[in-house]
Amino acid sequence: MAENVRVRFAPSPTGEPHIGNIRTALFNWLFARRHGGEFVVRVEDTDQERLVPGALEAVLESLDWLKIDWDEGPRVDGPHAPYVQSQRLDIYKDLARKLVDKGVAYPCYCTRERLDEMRKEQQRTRQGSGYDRRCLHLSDQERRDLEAEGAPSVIRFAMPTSGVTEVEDLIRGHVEWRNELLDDFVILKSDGFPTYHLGVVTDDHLMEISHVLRAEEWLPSTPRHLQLYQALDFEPPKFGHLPIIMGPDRAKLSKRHGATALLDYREEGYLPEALLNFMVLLGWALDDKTEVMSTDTIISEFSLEGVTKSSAIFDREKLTWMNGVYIRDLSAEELADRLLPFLGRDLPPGLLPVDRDYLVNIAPLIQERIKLLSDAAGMTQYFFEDLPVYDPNMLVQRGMDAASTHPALQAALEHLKESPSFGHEHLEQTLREVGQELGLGPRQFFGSLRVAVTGRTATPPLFETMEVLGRDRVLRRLSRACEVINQLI
RNA sequence: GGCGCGUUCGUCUAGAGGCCCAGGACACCGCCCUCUCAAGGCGGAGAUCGCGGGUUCGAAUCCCGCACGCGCUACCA
Repeated sequence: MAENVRVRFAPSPTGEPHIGNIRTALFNWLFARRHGGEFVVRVEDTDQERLVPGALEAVLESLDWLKIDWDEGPRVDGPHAPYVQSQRLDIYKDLARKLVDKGVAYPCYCTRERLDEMRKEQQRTRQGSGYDRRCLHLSDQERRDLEAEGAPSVIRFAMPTSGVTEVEDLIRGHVEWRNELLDDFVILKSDGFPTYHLGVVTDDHLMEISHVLRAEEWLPSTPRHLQLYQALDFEPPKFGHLPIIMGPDRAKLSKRHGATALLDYREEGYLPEALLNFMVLLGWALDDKTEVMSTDTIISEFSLEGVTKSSAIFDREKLTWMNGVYIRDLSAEELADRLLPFLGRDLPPGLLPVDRDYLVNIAPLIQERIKLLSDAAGMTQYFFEDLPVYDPNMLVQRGMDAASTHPALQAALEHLKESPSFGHEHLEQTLREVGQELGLGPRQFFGSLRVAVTGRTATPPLFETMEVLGRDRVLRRLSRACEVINQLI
């Protein structure tokens, strides 16, 4: 497989790209990079009615975010430009005409109404569906009349009515179809645009694509494509049909599954490298235990033999776990930089802007406590607030009351004022001693201090937190806590 | 309805005749660690390998049938 691998990702800009779409792009890209081949992006915008403005940008942005780069396609062009099908209309028309001349395709003037009727009738009588070839049998005279009337027409491909079409699928093995069961599909629409079938075959050939790796939903159309290749005298590429990704309801992933648009994951605080790692695991495994892998490792280990045949259900929980693993692997600086935009978005405006150096100190404290970058704001807010807000009763720990809490906080305050160092180790040593002198258990004493200093009952380790907050903030919060608890007595 | 593909713990998967009365991971439960929360460590529960027939000394792995699921069945991709 070493010679000339050329694969492509052919999105149609009809909506937000979701996990399933991009996963297909990912597999193609991995295959190309693994074999030192080329990865082409081609825009299949042949359905003028379903075009969604901005959809292509979203596709490219998704790829950018995941660092999936392409060698030819939009923005970079290449030897087979243009890479946008709507700019290649003449090519398809020309080929369609050639097929008509050759007698393997023909114009069809059937109206949508008639086609609908035909389908209804087929359903009623429970026949197999498909075009009934009415226009294949038109006489020259009838055809001329229709043309003279200006009747709109499409071009249909005349499928062979006998024999079988077979493919050795790279993932599924041998598959074959009886030609008589396949109908005469449209290759050129009445608006002059090709259908998907003509479009892919033409461009995959012209762009010298060696391997077509696409989702399994395309498997049923493969015999049509193969017949087209044959009629056109093109050598077909190799085919591999990837398993489909499904939602929790076991239906093909689509918009109605909620947050499936790939870029939504960026907004929610997933790291692109984690998402990529997770996506490749939907339908591919390296071995019986390795799951967390760098992109480089994935590239060097990726192979079609490792691709699963059955469809996979997208499990968000595992993705989230994996995101946590990747977050924990970041350096403090990296984490802070990734966190910055999220804090800027999620923190109350009054607390902004966030000081990066301060954040670099905070980051390690929440690193093993967040699973999403978007968890950070809620978990760090008290670092930025002037004074934390909380219910005074929270200061009172089990087995204590307000009267015994006050002297404890007071003692801590006094000692911290004098403390020669504000390093966490020194703080811990000092405060443990203070707690003992007060006859309080660490749970009680530290619990109360935690609330006083952060306003929370669950936070990163107390002394590290104090160190990062700094003496000023800690002292102010403690004295405020003393006032507050005093009012409860 | 027709055609095609698929079927191993809830989920992602390992497994290509004996290593498997099935391994790993997420989630779940328990214990440990511990100033809280996490993270981490250890352990547990969880799959009669869709069902039924074969083939074989031996089958999750090969063959046949069935069931179920999914996909396709558009002048959508």
